[in-house]
Amino acid sequence: MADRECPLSRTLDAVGEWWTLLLLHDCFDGFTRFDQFEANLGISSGMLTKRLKTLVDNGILERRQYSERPPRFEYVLTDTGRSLRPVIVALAAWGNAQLPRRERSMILVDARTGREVEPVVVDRRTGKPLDDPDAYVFAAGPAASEAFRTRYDALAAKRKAAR
Amino acid sequence: MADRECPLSRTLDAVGEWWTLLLLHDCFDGFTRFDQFEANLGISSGMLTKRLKTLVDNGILERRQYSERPPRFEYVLTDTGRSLRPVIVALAAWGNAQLPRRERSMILVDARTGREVEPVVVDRRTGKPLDDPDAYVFAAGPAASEAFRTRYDALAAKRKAAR
DNA sequence: CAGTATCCTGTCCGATACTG
DNA sequence: CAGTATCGGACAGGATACTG
Repeated sequence: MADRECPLSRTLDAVGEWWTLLLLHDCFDGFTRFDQFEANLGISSGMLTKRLKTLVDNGILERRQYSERPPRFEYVLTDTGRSLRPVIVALAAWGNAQLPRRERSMILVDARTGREVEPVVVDRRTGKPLDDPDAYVFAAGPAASEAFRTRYDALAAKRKAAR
Repeated sequence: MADRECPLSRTLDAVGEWWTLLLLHDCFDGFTRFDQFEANLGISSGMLTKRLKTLVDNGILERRQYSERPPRFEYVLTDTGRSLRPVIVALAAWGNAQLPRRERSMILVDARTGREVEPVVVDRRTGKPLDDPDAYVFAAGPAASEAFRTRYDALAAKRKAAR
């Protein structure tokens, strides 16, 4: 839907549907089987089938047979799937911190110490948090369309003028 | 929908609909007005109205009158809205890195140097990346329900047994 | 310019029932 | 256990037309 160019759109197409992140959260906790997802989430079986399928199609989960007779399947995270975990963690942390009802029902902890962790997004090279909108800005990438490039050229010029 | 307890569910209720993140991305780039959003995104006016309303209702945008006659309004990010930016950036970066079509059309850069930035989610205290699923785990928070607590107690016991 | 109102199609999603 | 099939209601979302 809409423009497939923006990386956000593509991300949303892959994991943006309502149940998908909840489902992945279950995967991150180590669950792999249809009935586990069904019980944990309270999702209907039809929807679950559909969501699992798009996740598999997008290379985020892998469907694997773990028993011959009877035939049994499980869904395991791929590397791509695992790489999504920190992002989902950041999303949940934002919900915990910013959305009303401050009591937190789920948190992230250090597995060894049990100490609570506060996720923050930083620049890998400098380690600096990305929360300053003036310090870090979006820009047209190598494969940007003309429209995208025009937009970001204009914004850059505007910022320059503001200084 | 589903269980409102999980912070992920609440996050999704606030910003999980299809257009919402795209719309916020426009806000982060400095756009504030109805017609700008409409033109940039290609969203229908009815849907735009609806999305803006839920964003305002959730305290992420603020509707502000900037002209008396004729009456004109603009939508500006609240602090809560701005705090969502790093997370969206991380989401877009994941899409850039992991989803097919590797050519990137939009990237994040350092505004001063123009150098590309690689967003990564870390623990604020230690600065360590959260990408090791064994080092950082979810746990029941102070306000967790019995079901939640049972789940995470069981998982913790399992991890202990595995060692 | 900044929406509102209406209509239409497609999809989300739960409920229920069925299968090997 | 791991789904498939079908139903039906609610909502997403575009298109179009209208308003001050």
